[in-house]
Amino acid sequence: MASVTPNEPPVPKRRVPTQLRSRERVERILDASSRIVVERGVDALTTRAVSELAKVPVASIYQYFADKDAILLALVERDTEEMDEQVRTDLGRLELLSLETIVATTMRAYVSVYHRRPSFVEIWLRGRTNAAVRDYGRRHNERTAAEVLEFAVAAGLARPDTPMAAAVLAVEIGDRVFQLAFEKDLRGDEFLIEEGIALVTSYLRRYATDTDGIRP
Amino acid sequence: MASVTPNEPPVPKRRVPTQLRSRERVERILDASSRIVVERGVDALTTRAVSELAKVPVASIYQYFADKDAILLALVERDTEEMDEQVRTDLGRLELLSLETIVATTMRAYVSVYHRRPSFVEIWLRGRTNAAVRDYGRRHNERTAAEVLEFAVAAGLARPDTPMAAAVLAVEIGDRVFQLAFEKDLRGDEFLIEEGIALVTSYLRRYATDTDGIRP
Amino acid sequence: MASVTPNEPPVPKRRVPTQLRSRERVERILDASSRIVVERGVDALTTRAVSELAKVPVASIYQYFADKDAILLALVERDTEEMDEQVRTDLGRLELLSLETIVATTMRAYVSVYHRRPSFVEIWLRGRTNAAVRDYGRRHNERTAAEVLEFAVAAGLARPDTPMAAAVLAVEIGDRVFQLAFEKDLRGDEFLIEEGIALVTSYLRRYATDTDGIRP
Amino acid sequence: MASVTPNEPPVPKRRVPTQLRSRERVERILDASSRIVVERGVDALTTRAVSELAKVPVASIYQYFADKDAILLALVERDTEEMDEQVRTDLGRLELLSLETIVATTMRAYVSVYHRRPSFVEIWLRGRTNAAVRDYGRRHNERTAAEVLEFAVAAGLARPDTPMAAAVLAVEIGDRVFQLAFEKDLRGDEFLIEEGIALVTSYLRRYATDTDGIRP
DNA sequence: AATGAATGAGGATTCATTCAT
DNA sequence: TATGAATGAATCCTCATTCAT
Repeated sequence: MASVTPNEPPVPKRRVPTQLRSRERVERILDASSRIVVERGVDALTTRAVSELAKVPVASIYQYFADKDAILLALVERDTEEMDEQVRTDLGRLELLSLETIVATTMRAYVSVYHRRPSFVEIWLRGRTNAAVRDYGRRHNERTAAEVLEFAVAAGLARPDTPMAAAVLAVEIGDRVFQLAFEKDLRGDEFLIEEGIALVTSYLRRYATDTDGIRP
Repeated sequence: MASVTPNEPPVPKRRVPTQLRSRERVERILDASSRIVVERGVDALTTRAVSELAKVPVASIYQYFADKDAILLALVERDTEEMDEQVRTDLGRLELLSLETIVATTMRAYVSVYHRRPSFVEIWLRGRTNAAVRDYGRRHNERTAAEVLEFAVAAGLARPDTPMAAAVLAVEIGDRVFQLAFEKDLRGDEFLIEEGIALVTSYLRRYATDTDGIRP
Repeated sequence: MASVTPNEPPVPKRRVPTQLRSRERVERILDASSRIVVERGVDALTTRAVSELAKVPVASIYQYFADKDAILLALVERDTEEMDEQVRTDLGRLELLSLETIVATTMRAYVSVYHRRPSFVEIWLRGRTNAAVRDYGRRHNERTAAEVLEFAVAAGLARPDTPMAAAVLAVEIGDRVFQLAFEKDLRGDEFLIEEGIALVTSYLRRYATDTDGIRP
Repeated sequence: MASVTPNEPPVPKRRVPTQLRSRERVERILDASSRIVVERGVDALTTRAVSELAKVPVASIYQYFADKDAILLALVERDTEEMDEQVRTDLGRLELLSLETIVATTMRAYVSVYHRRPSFVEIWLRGRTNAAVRDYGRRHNERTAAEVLEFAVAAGLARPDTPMAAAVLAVEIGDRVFQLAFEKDLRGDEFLIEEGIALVTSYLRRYATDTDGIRP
């Protein structure tokens, strides 16, 4: 419906190439969302809150994201990719492949990303409140489990008949260790992390081969 | 749904001693809440929903509970007590005390309560969405850890210098095993539960004495 | 969620018996809705608009009405009852029952209510935009058709085998005559009303008996 | 649905003479609108929906149509012309001109167009929701009435002093007959259509001359 | 103690339209 | 001419909580 009182022409703003602005705004939205989640929790992530902090009209958010969940998901995806990348890199650099080094390296890679990305700690470890995020998390854990298992089997460290569920359990347990270690402290409790590594390692020993360790 | 036709004056109800009514109503509220949580999830636990199912006016709920979180908390406490009781009973019946039997008995005691109390599964394992519940959960896990550790040390099975944090970690890990095992299946995934018991046991071996097992 | 800054205690208002206030507010809501519909059309009937005009918070509207459609429906029901009552009364007063007098009396009864209730003109004749209202309208027309037909058959004026659809058609046609007659003019175009009466009468002659007219 | 991943630069499209594209696109917009209205009702006719179905950017719609109402209007006009054409053709073919044949032929011409153009049924008969359409409808009915009356007077079938309003009433009544006949059934209720023809004819007899029928 | 009634605050999402390019 | 992007204004409705009685 046309309004009788026409909108005032908006104060002209500095022109910026559209393509760029768009990308920049998506970033702004994600950053704002990230901050909100870290500072006030997942439930505080409302369209309005994002809009205010990102200084982007609520309606505009819907230009970039299908709905609210999509924001959270994008946030998680962004961090998750970095996470996976870190794990891959760190594993690739290993000079001695063994159950111990693989578990330790993987888990420490996670820790380093958690340090870099506090929002990830909040969303991933503290606030897996949102169904979309939770599902994504589960799936990601499953994917990770599958990849690491394959890697370990290929390296002759894990028995080929290791049940998938065991690998998933290991990953999930690692996840919970992190949840606990980062519960109170954004830096992560060192003792718990160490224990967690030991814990996961000792569990996985059940599915290990006799191979002690190999040089890639 | 609000009605257009003004409400009829309420049919006078049989008087019941207040004290009794009160207790009964609290139970009704908790039962209703429990059903809602199980059937529709924690988010569906609205005062209105409780009011309708429990047939207690919304405003009256506030006679018994300070706020909505308090309901959830009460729910958890109710189930939690049962849980602790079960653990105590089952541990008390043990004929051979050893690391293995303590861990297995404790974890199976949990499983049996989860079977009896599906609402507990929902709240505790699936929907730890609510800050109050989450905090309560943490504290309960800490309490449980302390108790079991004390028990194990007294029995000469755990080293006296076992760090509290290790015990808590063990409990938390068990918790996550259950989260995973009950994720899809209200009966709990048997394989995961078995693995979980092994996992916790193998971890705790680090803090075990040389004692193999004792008869209480 | 509890707010940190508690609401200021509202300025105390003149106490009014609750029961009364409630009824009064429902009336206020209906009156406001009526005005909105008359002055700005059915589409302008938004919860916000009603709230503002009735000086009742939006949320409170939902105490009395299940949803927006319910308001419109209540409006229609209110007027509709009056309409039916008028028709019954006027038909009851007839001294000579004949096809002509029945049709003319019924239609004039409608006109008199339209005069009294301009909102009805708007909703009923102009804005049958809303699905709920439209359906209600259809059903009401069917009911009216059935009643009048039964009446006419009982009086020996209409043939017993008159198809229901013919009666409904007659009523609907009358309805459209009114739509047209009141289109521009809230008083109704006299010529069109007269013609409409003739039109309906001449159509119904097809189903008339030979009886000329009877005294009740 | 907005995508998180930035839009790919668009694949360059084959150039087409502007004039042609323009006409073609207007058609596409109208066809899409037509389908939307038929399948989902007038309310579902949003710029976005049209844009998606017509594969024309939302903003571009505004190149061809001043606003949303204009689309609906154009739709109606398009169908309306076909309608008028059909009436003219069918009347022109009449071998015996009489009140009966004129009314019947005209109304049946309408029916045949309704059969061909279901969108017309939806917009015209069911969804006269939109003010613009409603007004257009009224005006068209008036024009039609004038034309048919002139035709009938010229043929010596209608009295020269027949009031315009009577002719309009007849057309409007016919319109309502169709509304009713097509309410539930896209094919139209045969009984109602027959009755409607009889109804309109019997009404117009009031303004007929003594001439029985003539051969053009 | 009990409760019907009241409500402020906020929720997500959609829409028609207008720019800047 | 064409359009991606932007947005102000609205939409309906729900919720937890508080009061006046």
